[in-house]
Amino acid sequence: MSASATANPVRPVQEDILNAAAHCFMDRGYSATSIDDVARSLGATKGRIYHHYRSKADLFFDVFRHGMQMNFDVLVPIAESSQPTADKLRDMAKTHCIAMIRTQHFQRCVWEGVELLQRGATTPEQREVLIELQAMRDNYAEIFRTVLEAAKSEGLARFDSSSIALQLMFMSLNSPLFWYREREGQDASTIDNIASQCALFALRGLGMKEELIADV
Amino acid sequence: MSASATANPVRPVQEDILNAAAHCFMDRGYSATSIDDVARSLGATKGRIYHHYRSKADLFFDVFRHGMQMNFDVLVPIAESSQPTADKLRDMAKTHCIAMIRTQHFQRCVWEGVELLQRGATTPEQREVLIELQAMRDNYAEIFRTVLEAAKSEGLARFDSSSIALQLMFMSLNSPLFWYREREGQDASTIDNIASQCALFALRGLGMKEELIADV
DNA sequence: TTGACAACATACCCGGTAGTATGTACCTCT
DNA sequence: AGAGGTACATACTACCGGGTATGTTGTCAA
Repeated sequence: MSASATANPVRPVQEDILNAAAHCFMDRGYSATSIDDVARSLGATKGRIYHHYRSKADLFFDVFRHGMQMNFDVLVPIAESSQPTADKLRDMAKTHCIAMIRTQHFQRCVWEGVELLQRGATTPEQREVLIELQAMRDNYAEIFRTVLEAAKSEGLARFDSSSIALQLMFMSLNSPLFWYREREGQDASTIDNIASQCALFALRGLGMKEELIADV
Repeated sequence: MSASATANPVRPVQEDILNAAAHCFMDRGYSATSIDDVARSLGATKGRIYHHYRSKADLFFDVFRHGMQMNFDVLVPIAESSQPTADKLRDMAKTHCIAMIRTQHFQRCVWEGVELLQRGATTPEQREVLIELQAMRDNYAEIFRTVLEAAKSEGLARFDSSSIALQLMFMSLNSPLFWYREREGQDASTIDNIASQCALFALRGLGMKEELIADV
């Protein structure tokens, strides 16, 4: 109440813009998407977007941040739980994969954002934002790396380079981003089934024994 | 000799353009890459490129085709060999992965090309080209699918959906496209080592038994 | 040597897009 | 009720980039 005026209606508007932007960016890619595209999919005009975001890049970065935040929200509780390592890793893998499917449009932006980071950035102002986003993504991967190396030291998994193992695991769990499409008859169990196959593949790939991943 | 005039010097020029284009498209993505970018990296101007290609899309398509052709060239001999299924699949997986690393810039274009196909295409003329390229890519995947299903029916591999298994395998083997970078002290053995780890991960993920993939 | 053509470079056009400047309706607080 | 601010829409500018039209140079064949 005593906070900034009109604090209540602001958030849903931002959410709408973020959702529309995420969909457009997923459909056409960052540089092929125009602000007018996003506005049109909102039934609005540029003014609406530029009232809330200073630039196309800022909008994209916020989609990135939003997507990553959603990942943290579902993963951290599992990572901080006191399960055995094998159970924890299994749980994290499948949960991550389900999140990829459920928030596909945001996660595709995260993916493309990582590529944009590797390429040349834009203004120095945005550099700082990029560094922050990069750190966010790194921290997320670090959660998995910790559990991965715990699993390895406990003899639960077998791999050579943990960096490569981490990349391979993410590629497997993220793979629905690139071939999954929403259809009509798809309910929660359909998504669950896909995530199970991906997680099973990833955990097998990491060299985990069958009895540890049987019911993923 | 009696073929089209100046058949000899034409090819190197095209190769140069394709190489430069592949590098630019990898570095900045298709739509963020301008023809001037490609020309500049050649030390030339637009005229040179538009003399050989009618449009930016045509150039990109040719990079795609070139990349796929290189894949066929190395894979088909293995696929047509009379090895046992396990050996053949192992060999194909690693060979494919090495090809991804060696011709990374072309393969990144193939990857982005697949995404462009899924999105809206451009002119109807280019539609036909796209269909041809799509078929090329599908045929390539089909080679793997055949061996994959043979492996499954022989009890060498375990997976549910063969389509998903195929996707997951490709994601693993293609993963160096997104994190591998050329450095100084990298020789053939370095690449071979990376490809081994990726192939091992993929074959494990497909549920192959350890004794079949020990020396990948 | 000269015409024809290949292989470019140069100069230009024009549509699309990021970003801005301005107008306007509505809402809130005093 | 009126002043100020929010939340947009409208109208405009500036520039970039795809594509084209035209000029220039070398080469080869007759």
